[in-house]
Amino acid sequence: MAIADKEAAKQRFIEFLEGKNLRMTVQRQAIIDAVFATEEHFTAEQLLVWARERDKSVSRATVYRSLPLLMESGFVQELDLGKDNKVYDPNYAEHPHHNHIICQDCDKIVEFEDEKLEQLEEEISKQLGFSLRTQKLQISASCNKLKQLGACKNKACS
Amino acid sequence: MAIADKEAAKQRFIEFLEGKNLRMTVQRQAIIDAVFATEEHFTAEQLLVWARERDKSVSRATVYRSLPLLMESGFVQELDLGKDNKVYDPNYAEHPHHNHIICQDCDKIVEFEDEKLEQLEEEISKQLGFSLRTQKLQISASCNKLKQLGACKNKACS
DNA sequence: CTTGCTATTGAGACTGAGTCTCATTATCAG
DNA sequence: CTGATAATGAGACTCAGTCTCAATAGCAAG
Repeated sequence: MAIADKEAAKQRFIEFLEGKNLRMTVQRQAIIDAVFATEEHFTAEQLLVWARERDKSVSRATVYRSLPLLMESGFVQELDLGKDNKVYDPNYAEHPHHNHIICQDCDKIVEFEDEKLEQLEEEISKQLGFSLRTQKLQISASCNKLKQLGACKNKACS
Repeated sequence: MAIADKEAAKQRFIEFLEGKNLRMTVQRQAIIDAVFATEEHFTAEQLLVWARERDKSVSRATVYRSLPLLMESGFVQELDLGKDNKVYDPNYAEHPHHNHIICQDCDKIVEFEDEKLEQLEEEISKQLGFSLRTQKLQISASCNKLKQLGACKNKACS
């Protein structure tokens, strides 16, 4: 993401806060800067480390308090990998909804989009009386290909 | 599930154990009986309660040790609801792979199967170098319809 | 029925992500 | 500057899930 975009995104986040009578603080600055600086998935704990690199005063509690705000404002999406802890996906409200295939053996995550799939999801949801809120679909699979390449780091793949 | 089926399923589980040089014990009996007696999703903690009703000697550790076995043998499937803790779905290896739509507001879960969807999943997975191991797909949505009916128990739905 | 091998167990200590509390501090409008 | 209140850090706390370890149970072979 270009710097100009980051500034614009940050501005949008500030407006989001203002809309809720919330304040921009140095800690929140550090946290969103950290989020905007990565393209990769991260855990809350990882975000704490990154944010602290920018401002040592950021506490664990503040990170956990900020994540719901970031999700609500669309800058971050929560992923359920079926593993121990939650993983977050920075998506800047730009690069919008992408789905994930997750290797159950080695945690490898591949993102994808598929037009037909989205249509189908929409159709099924409507049929069942739901409305798709967050476009998030996750397929659990095994990365046979990686296994063949010897690229899978998990013992179950060897 | 009819009683005869339960017996057959239990027999299959015993064979599964034997194949791995594992033993059938009274505790494991109590646990699988509890699993076979429900059609609903349950948590590990709930399963502990149910199993203890059948045999007071069942401990939390044994329940947690048995769940991987039940999953591996296909009698139970793990669901990732993005909520606090894991939920399990009894599926007896009979009523095989069904997908889930989960309401993010009220935890309502609706199961469904869809031929086209499965084909598409398979296709996408293959294209990306994965092979679908466990056919499990979960769509996060909001149960607008339930909301309209006033059937949604969550405050966010009212 | 013994013996010995090994799988299994329960109790409870432990871990680690996430939450909560509360006294202190920062922000901002006036 | 001042008052109202949002926000914070530290650390206690919760709670699902894991691990350890000494005791026990299942089973096969004598």
